[in-house]
Amino acid sequence: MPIEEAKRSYTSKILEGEIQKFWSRNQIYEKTQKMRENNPKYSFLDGPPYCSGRIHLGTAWNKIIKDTFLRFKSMSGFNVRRQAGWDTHGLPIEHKVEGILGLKSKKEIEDRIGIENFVNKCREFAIENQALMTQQFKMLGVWMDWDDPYITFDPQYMESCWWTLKMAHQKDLLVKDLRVITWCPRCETALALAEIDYENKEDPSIYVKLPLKNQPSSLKDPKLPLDQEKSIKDQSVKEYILIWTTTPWTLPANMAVCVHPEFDYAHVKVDDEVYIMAEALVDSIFPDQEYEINKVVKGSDLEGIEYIHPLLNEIPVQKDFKHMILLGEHVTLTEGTGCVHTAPGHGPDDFEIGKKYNLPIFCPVDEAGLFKEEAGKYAGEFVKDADPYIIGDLDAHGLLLKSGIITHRYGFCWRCKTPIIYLATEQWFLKITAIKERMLEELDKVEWVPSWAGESRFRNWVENARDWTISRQRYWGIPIPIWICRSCGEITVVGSIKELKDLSSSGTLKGDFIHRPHVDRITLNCPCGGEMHRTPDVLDVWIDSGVAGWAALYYPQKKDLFEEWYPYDFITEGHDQTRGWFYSQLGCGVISLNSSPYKKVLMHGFTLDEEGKKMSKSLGNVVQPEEVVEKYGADVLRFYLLWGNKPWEDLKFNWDEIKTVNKMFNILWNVYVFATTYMTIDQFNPTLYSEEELGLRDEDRWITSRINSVGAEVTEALDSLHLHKATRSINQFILEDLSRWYVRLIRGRTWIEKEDPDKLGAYYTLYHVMKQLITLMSPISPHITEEIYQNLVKGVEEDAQESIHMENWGFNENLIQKDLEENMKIVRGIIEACARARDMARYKLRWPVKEVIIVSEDMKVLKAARNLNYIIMEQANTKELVSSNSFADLKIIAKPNMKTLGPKLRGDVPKVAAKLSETDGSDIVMKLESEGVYRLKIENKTIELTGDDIIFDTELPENIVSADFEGGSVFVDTELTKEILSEAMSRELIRRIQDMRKDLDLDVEANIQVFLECSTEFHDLIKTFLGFISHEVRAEKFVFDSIEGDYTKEWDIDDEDVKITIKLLK
RNA sequence: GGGCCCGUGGCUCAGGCGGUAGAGCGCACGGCUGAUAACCGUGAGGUCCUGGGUUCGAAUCCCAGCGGGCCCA
Repeated sequence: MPIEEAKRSYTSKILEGEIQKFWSRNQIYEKTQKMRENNPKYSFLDGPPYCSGRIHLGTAWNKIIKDTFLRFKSMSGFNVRRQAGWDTHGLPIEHKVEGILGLKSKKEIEDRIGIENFVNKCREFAIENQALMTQQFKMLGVWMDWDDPYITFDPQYMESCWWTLKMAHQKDLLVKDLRVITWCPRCETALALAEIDYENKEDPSIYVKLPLKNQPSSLKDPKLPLDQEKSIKDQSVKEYILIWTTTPWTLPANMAVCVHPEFDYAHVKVDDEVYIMAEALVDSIFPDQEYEINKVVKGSDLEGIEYIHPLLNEIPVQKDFKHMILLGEHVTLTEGTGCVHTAPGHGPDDFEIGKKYNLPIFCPVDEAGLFKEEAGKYAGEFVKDADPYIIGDLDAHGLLLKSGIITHRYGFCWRCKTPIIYLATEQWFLKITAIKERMLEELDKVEWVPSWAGESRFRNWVENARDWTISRQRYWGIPIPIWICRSCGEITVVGSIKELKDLSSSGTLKGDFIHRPHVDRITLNCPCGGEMHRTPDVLDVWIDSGVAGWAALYYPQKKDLFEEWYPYDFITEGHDQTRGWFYSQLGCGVISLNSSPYKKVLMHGFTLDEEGKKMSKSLGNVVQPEEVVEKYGADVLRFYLLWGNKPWEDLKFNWDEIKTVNKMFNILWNVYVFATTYMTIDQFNPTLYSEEELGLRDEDRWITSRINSVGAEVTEALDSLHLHKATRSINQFILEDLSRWYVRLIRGRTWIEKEDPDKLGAYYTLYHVMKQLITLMSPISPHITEEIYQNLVKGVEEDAQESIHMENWGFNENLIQKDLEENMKIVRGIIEACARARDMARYKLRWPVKEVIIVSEDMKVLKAARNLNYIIMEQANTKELVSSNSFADLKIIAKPNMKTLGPKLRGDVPKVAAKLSETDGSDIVMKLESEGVYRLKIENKTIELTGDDIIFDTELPENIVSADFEGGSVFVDTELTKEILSEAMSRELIRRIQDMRKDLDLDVEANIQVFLECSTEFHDLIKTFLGFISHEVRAEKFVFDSIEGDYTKEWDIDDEDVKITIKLLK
């Protein structure tokens, strides 16, 4: 099947649909993978998107980066592993399903529909979403193993996860501990730091006075003068320690107040009360009030002072505890009073202090965030709702100094957006703090793009890592494989299904016993004779994806895949994954295999809206990938996403830029239409010719050199993941080199009839350049390049690959001629300068000029002009071309310098001026140079003029216009001779006739007959060019006396009335 | 408070191993017409965030600050 004429316009939507059908019908992806299966391996691990049901622009970008890079690697000869992955467990899906089923709490899940139904529903939901999202990714042209992905709920996958936990246990990194952790009261579960979103929130901001137990402490100070001591006593001054909090609901659990041992604390007297607080903050608390600082002490001096809990009446339990001032290094002076309310049950720092001083970890709040019985008056109240009552009670006791509202950053549950609280609970932890050093060592071995992503940002995160809370009190997740003996407390961590079966005391296991609730029913026999029950929690979902490295390969149950592919050469995700997947993988990797699962990471940016804001449903600024694909196609979207900016920076999505990219695709398509139009007419087949017999021109060698240079640039750019450089290089080539220059240069050659080697040389070059261009573009824009390949290349090359994506990547360094590229660049500059000069003289490009003179002192310029002179002559449309290092015809005009001559010559000045003006300036210059003076005679007088007395000016001869280019100037002679006018008019006539051919929508090859009505002068002018005109417009005959035909139009050509009639010839 | 990134014409962004500031879009004007629902040329438009420093010379390197984003506390 020979090359066919391409469709006139680029319709991405239809084209891409057909290409995708072609790929799936012919299993192109599978074949592409197969043909390289014995090649060197390149392993990639897909960061599993969460099965939420919809991809967004960021997910699209992510997959497009992956797809482009992996297509490039594949074409470069690698056997690429590109299994897709799916993240399926966890709260997001649980929430969706709760919504669908109308459930509001954990209790309802357990009582109303049961865990089994709930879990099944979650699985169904995940599977549906996976299918939906797969379609969306396919629509973008993303090639992955869609039919054989890894899915986190797959029992084999979960087994690998269990093994990881077992490894953690063996290394003593799995611990259960009472700690204060972040907690979502709505989901009633622990949350990891990675599961918390921070947003601004309004909270109460209250200053509370805690009365000291032994009043007043100042009286004991021996340094105080006696009279002052007396006066204080007389005024019965009361003394308090002043604290600040934004969480009044934590006051019921207050056990202590912390001060910094090094800070200065003041006893501030306001009216008849004294407050202890940090000296540095006094002004900020009492900006408008009169106060007196009685004395200042170090924080360490305050240790052990007892105070009275402010809500003793409301919370009777508090009467059993002793409350005092303690020391803590965590106290800061940035806000508050420098005296920190401490509730060990409600804050991590508080908890640490509590442990240090052996305080009771009092936590009167249950898992749903409701106060328990110990909370006395507040029992049953939701913590946040109790704030106003607590504030009211404090006020009633006269212990509220100030109260207001503050807006600050606060953590929210990543899924349900409930404000998180801190609770002391028993949870399972991975002791990351114990392996941090190993993680940092491994991190350093990874290649990061950009380098600061790892060296600074990620390193900083890991350095600050705390132990990882991995237990979740939920249902849809990987059950924690820990069984605990009810008799002796012994624990067993199960590492595989087989192990579970072997250890199980409850008979044969069938069905999905690896998920809840089935797994909960399995008991094991403890060596002590007791019965072991599973700890009821499931795992943090970040563990699910953290183990993907080996779980996707089913290691250690299966070994072969693992040995082949692990560890991974490459992963890429957004910068949010610093605290997410980059981290969870590194942690899990060090725990399981003592190494990082990945060797190279590209950290990419976020997609933002046009104003640089995050896209979010509430702002209504979300751009769906489908919307862009619908309007402009996946290739345009792909190209844009890799073109807009550096991959690691955030991308401000911009519709105008999409349009710009679309324009480039249209131009590429136009070049393709141009190529196929002529190749089809001539039934061109590049395989029938060799370069030698075609005699290629310089411009052919130039464009060939250019596309190979672009090949080198694109290779380097893709290899280093500087994807924007690849797209920009391609964009530049298509617009500047191919469309605006090469096609323009060869246009004349395509118009030659028959088997002309010159024409075929242009076809041949265009063919190979196009083929190479689409190959280089194919990883970025897989559809349009496949379309062109199927017609252009498959049309003529019998042994061509079935698909462009099976082609090998490459370019030919030997075809790059930098000097030729340089020369062409100079020549383009010259031709553009000619156009500028003509433009200034309002002299049309269509009219030839007599002569162009190129002037430059740069040998490189002159050489380039000489080497490529025929290109200049043609494009500048000139009859003669001269190049020189100076412009000889420049008229030099000499004028008297009035400043020096005026006083010297007085009345003779006009005579000298007249004499100078009629003398050739260049003679004067020569005289001055040879003799140092110029003598002139006026009326018997000889006057000597020095160089200072004469001002030289230059003037262009008539008809000459000039313009500068980088490295020189051009001088264009626009004198209109009879011959030139003849040719100009002939070209004007051709343009009109071509225009009319187009009006008639004539086939390019159609022959016509032309009838002309015009003046005899006009006839005379064009007479000598009739042969040329006939050839250009494919006219068999020119008739001047009669009119008959199909289409007549009257024209005004340079003030001549010309009536043209065209007759079609069959 | 800490870490990282970003700050270049009206807009989107290149450049960034130091040497007279670039592109595209938009705007204005002119031109072209057999790949043209296209395209080409010209023009206007810049304290390269601010201030110091290094240097003969800084958009580029260093320091401090301001503004924005992300992450953490």
